[in-house]
Amino acid sequence: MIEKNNPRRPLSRTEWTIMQICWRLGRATARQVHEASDGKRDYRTVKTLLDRMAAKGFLRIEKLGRLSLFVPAVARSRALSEVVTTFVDDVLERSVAPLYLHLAERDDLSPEEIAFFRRQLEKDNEEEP
Amino acid sequence: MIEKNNPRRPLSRTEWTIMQICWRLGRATARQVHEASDGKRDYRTVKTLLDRMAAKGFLRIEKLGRLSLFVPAVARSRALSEVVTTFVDDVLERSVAPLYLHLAERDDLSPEEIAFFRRQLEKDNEEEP
DNA sequence: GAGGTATTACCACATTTGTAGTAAATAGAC
DNA sequence: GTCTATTTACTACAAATGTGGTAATACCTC
Repeated sequence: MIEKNNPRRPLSRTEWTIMQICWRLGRATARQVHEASDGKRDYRTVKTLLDRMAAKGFLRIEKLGRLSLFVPAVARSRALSEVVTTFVDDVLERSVAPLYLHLAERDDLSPEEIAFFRRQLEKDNEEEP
Repeated sequence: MIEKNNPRRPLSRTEWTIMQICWRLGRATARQVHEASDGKRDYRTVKTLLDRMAAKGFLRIEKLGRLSLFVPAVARSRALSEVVTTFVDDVLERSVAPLYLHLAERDDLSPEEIAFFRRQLEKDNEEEP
């Protein structure tokens, strides 16, 4: 039922959260991925997601005897860079203000970072009187 | 067939691109939204999307005689701020590095901004030897 | 006021996504 | 070796999404 290697259809939101786990674990069985997850989904749901992600080309399946190990087939940095780009292009229409706004309000950034984003946002406002 | 006002289900990617048009136009008929779009979709597809977006609470329908005007029911800034937050939380797992990487490579930012993001990224690398 | 045109309203259908059931194969435990 | 648990393989199905057909309604022009 899992479709054949349709190259590079994007991951859904749920699949992204699973993919993050895969990158953290590096090489893991479906069971391990399931155990590392938030436990909100059934083991078999996670398994299906993993199979689909493999079909999408984000994971590779390594056989170890009868065991299947899921291992990332794309670098996290590369995948994230792609998804950030399409998000900024499609959803934000290339405008950085919403990002700066978000970042300016985070409480886990350094004072310089926060100050920087505030400054940029002020500049933005000046430009549109 | 369009479901009743299910409050605040998120917009899909396609719906976001339509929503951007709605914000630009401010108040428009389905026909106008369709004409302002990239023309890849049929008029009725756009109409269906608009109706669904209204059902999701992102648009309000104003009747002008027999005409339906679609008008944004949520502020662009607010909606964008929400979608940025869930994107950063769910997809990026709150890590800002992918954002900085993307921003450092944009060619439409000021030299100051680019320099800032490069600096932050270097700091990041130092911390993990 | 009859006929074409635009608009709405309602419906259909394929694909994708999220979530599992069921069955078959395999591995250990006795 | 037989039984039980794990893992895989295949299947099902509802909801969401993307796309557009059909029918009814209202308009406009002759």
